[in-house]
Amino acid sequence: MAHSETLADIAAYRLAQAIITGDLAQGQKLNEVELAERYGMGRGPLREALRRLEGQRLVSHIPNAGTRVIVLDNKMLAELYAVREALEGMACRLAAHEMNDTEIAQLQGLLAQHEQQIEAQGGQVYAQSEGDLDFHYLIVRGSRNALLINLLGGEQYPLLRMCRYRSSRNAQRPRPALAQHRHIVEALAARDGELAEFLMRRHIHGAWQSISAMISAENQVQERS
Amino acid sequence: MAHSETLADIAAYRLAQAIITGDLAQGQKLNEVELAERYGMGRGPLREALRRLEGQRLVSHIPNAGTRVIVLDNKMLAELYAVREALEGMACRLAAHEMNDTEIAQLQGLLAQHEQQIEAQGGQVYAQSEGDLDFHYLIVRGSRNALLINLLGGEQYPLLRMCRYRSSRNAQRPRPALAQHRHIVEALAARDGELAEFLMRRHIHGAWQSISAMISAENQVQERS
DNA sequence: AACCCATATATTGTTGACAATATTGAGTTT
DNA sequence: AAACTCAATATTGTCAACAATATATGGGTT
Repeated sequence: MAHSETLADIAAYRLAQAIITGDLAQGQKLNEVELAERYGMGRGPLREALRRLEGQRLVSHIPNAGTRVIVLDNKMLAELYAVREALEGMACRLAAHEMNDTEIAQLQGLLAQHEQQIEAQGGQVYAQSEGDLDFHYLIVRGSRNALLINLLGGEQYPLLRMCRYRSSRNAQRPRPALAQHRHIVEALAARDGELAEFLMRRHIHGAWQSISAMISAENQVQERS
Repeated sequence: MAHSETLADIAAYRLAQAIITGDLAQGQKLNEVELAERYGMGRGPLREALRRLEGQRLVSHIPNAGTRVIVLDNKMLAELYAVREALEGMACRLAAHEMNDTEIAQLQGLLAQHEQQIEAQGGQVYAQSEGDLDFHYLIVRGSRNALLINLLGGEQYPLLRMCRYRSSRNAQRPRPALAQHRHIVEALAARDGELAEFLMRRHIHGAWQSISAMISAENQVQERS
């Protein structure tokens, strides 16, 4: 390995994973001694890990009162998707000029792979969750803008993964999403940055609308019960 | 006070201030024991503060090798301004719909104040540094998007302030900037989100071009010497 | 029973010492 | 002189105990 992992790194990774998968529930209070014992380390490294997650907006901390897992309410999700739309749109525009042919071919390969999976499962849920993120992240990296890559890769995607892992909100039908992905890649291959940005923004906006509708439906069901 | 400040909070604030003002030079190695002694605390809180600054991209950390102040090179500044253009443009569009009349009046008051300062100093440098940031931040807050506010207010502005505090790169002539600010506020008052976004993006883009030209000039001077 | 206050408990904030790793420098070899 | 080795030093990573603060408990009052 390049450089050895510190205990705080390990704790941050495991905590993030636990939060994303829902192993640690939203709003749950995080007890330092309990977590430190569970991970087999002292409280020092654990606290540093918590501070890092705080920067990634996965937890919120109040002095002397403790750290809690963030709660992803409607408003926050809306804000997340709105920012994503702006940033990923920008990334897509840059990527159209910056990506090389090899990377675009890689994207096309990923798409073909997705198509196979969808057909194999008869257009069902499929590994969209992670595969889709790969697609988006590949484009983000293609922008060659380190700040953008850091913002979208390091901070916002954990929140997205957290959102997808829970509830059925992620159940976008994959076929239209795949078609949109295809169009985006076509625009990238044609080096048409403006079109690529437009398509990516519309793709994300559509995803949000789909999710938003599902949330409304869930709420109505809850109100009835 | 709402809740008492922890030592890590104090250290984070003082460190950020020292980095922004250049008291801690770019690329400088940050010695934990030395800093802890200077701030009159143990290494624990200081390390937590460093982890927070890491999330704000003010320092970079390599395990077992230490923490260093970030170096703001051309590439990084270009990326910062590109992201700012997208995010602040978006914030401006949202603010056009979300800000109330009181807030817009506040913006107009700020502008009048800036104009007075400029005239008093005969169109010289003026307190653009901080006053300008107030202007931008007021609009960002007007977007009502907490994620946007957090991204632009909590993380990127320290970097901007850091950039402005040093070198003469911030010596934009204030009069054209003020005129652009005026146009932006007019668009906000007219509730024209698209125009407001366009004007803000052009304003930031222009600022970057101005800075970029100045950097080139500095480099040429350096090459000659 | 509801409310308030004091005490007890639990949790976070902080410290100083110890362990592990990286850096430095002197001495040696080629 | 340049490069390598290995000890000496400095710095970071980690821990366990202590202090400060918040939370929970229980008894007493209205």
